[in-house]
Amino acid sequence: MTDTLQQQLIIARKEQILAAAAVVFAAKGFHATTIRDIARQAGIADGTIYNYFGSKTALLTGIFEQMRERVLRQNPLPAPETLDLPAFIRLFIQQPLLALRGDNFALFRIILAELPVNEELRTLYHTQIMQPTLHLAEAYFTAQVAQRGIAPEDARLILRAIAGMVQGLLLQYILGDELLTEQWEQLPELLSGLLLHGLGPDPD
Amino acid sequence: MTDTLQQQLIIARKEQILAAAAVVFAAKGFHATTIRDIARQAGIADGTIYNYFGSKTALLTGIFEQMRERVLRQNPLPAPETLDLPAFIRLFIQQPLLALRGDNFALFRIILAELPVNEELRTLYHTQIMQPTLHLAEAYFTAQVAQRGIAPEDARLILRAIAGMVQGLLLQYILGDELLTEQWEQLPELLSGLLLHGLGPDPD
Amino acid sequence: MTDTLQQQLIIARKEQILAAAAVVFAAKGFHATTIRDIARQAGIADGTIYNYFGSKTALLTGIFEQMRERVLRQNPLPAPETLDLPAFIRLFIQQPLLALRGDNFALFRIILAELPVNEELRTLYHTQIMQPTLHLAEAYFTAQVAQRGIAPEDARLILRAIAGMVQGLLLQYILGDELLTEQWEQLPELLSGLLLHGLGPDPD
Amino acid sequence: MTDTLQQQLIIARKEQILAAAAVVFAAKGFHATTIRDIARQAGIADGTIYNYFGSKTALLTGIFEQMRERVLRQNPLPAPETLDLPAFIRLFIQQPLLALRGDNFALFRIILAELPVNEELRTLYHTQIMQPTLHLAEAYFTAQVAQRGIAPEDARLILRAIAGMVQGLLLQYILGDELLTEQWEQLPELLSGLLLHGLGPDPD
DNA sequence: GATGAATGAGTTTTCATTCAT
DNA sequence: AATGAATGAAAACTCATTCAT
Repeated sequence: MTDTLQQQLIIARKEQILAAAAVVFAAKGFHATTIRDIARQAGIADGTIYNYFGSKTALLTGIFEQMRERVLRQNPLPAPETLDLPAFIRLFIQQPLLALRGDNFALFRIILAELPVNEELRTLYHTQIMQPTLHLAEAYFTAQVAQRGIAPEDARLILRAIAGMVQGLLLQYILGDELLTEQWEQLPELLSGLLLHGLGPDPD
Repeated sequence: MTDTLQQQLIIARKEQILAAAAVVFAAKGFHATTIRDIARQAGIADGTIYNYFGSKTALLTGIFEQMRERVLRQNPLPAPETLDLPAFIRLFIQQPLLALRGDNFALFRIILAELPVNEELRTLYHTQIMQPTLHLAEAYFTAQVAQRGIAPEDARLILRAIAGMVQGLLLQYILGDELLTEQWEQLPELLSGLLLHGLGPDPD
Repeated sequence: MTDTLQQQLIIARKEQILAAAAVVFAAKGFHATTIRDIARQAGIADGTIYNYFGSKTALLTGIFEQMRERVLRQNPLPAPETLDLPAFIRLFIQQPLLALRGDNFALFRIILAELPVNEELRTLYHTQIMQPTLHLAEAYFTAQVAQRGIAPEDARLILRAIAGMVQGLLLQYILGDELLTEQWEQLPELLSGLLLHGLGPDPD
Repeated sequence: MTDTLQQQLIIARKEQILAAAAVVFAAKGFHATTIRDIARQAGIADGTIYNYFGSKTALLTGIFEQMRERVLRQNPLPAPETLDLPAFIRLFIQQPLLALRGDNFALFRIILAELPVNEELRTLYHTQIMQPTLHLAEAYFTAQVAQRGIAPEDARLILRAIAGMVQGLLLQYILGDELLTEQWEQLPELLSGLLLHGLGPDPD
């Protein structure tokens, strides 16, 4: 029992620190943030942070893990088999667009900024997010679109294009595109229509 | 005349420095690169850099500008009126995908990493790249797809989705997706087909 | 009784801590050792150490005292009067050379490193080791060598030279001299011979 | 020429820094000295030190090298062949005893304190000081004492004992022995006599 | 204009010590 | 008495920027 209490205290302190780090990282960016900033924000001493995290970088990966867990817990993926293709696509688009609402946008920005430059984080993102997601989706997706005459090779590329479309829209959102800010809610519906039917037949 | 010669020397020196900076930034990332690294690479003294650029950050924006000019010069945008919609879309996709091949991928990575964090760079990207591109394309695109029964509001969102798709694919490429590395050349054709016709009719 | 038991517990705990400290100091050196290292080695909490010793430095002096007592207990000095000069010299040399064998070499190294820099330890060494040793030896030694025509002033210097010889050999041993490592056992015999008879008469 | 001037400036600056470091090291010891202390003492900025020395430890080895060079320059070793054995011994003892007079005593203390604990410095001391000295002396010494009926093996040990005697006396001097401080000048004469003739014949 | 030595603020990280439980 | 989390001072080292030559 005591043991469990201890561990809960440790977890709570870790979360306190990560929360503080997230706030400051979001406001100033990873590199511009100092350990002191985070300690002040958390209301603790500088050294205390190192009782819970080995380095400044560990705070970043800690935030990443936390975000991943939170997203997965809030939006559990349904088995693709229970969906038809349109529903699958709408979900595939909707999920990340909505998962990052709220605080998570700020965190996504931080992580995005480090991804191109931080090897460890990149690997984490690749193995924890992209690979599982793509792997899960590929099996179902290639089978479905095969019925519509699309080769598996192409299907896998298209899946990446769809994932990319979502990521690219997030990027533009972060960069401050006003139209997207206004119309964000419309996107899932609009995009799944576009992907299913295209821009439509030649008018002639 | 002397004045012109002077100015040419200045421009040449600036380019020499930017080229060196690009090399080192690409290899080590922006933050991990020191002014000394760049000076060594350029074969000049540290202080000389400050005769031509006000700060380390100015080197980054300088590279950004240079890259933009180079891309525009190499791939001048044709007047959209001369293209039909399929050709337009293929071009709209192809342009950035190909423009960043070669060294520019590395630079794009650097800039991408700074974008979420660097206000100045973000504004530059927004006003110099995204806004002009979207503005130019919107007029033509909304008109074209209107003929296919798509509302202008939706058309503008779709244009961002297409741009986003391209950016997202670049991001995944940077993050090391193997399939994309192999099949990069197929993308323009495949994606324009997808966007024009969708995934195809329901098989039933 | 309880009081005595209490005190025995305290002494036992102190010895436990000192033993742990000695192990870690010997392995890593004084400055490179952390209180946590010692606590881990002793299987206790960091804070507990401070219930028994006032500071990290106090651990060092504690070890010093312990070592001194142990050496004295193991090798009680016989009354010089019971020895003739050759036996006295052999003993005077032998004692420190052998006393430090084993773990104590490592501790001697640590203490030696702190001696030049640590005032408190230096005083301790001077008053607890050198002064008593020299004082005890001087009375006997000056009287003995007076019979051989050596002035008391010179005798006292010579005594220091002999003590120095031993210390210097220990130093060289610590510094890694291979010959000494191999022939360590020969030293007492060889040196007492040298001191008594010198290098021998001029061959001519 | 300009090149030479540059290099002279660099050498001068290095010496300035080493001199400052020696002063502060001698006063406070190596570990208790901060880079800031040294910078203040030298009248320069902290960072400047790192333009000339890679680390704090490099300052220590720098001092060591400087001391070695200075000692060698001031007391060039004569070829042993030009000396008879008594002269050789007196010189062998005298040299280090006198070389360390003055500032060098303080430096020797610093180095002595680090020797047992600092691998790099220990190697330096071994290869630069002890090995060459012993090597040079051994050839001559073993040959000489062979004529007096001493085996080469023993001769080599005796040589170390003599060197040790000197080092041990230095150690006692550093530890504050008062008699040695007063009578320091007598030592070479007294010790060479002792070594050559021993304590004298048994009075009976 | 070019140089590169000097600067010193700023950063992460460590660790002896304290003290509430 | 034992604990070990919290503390925060301290320290080595880096590097963008300046400026005298």
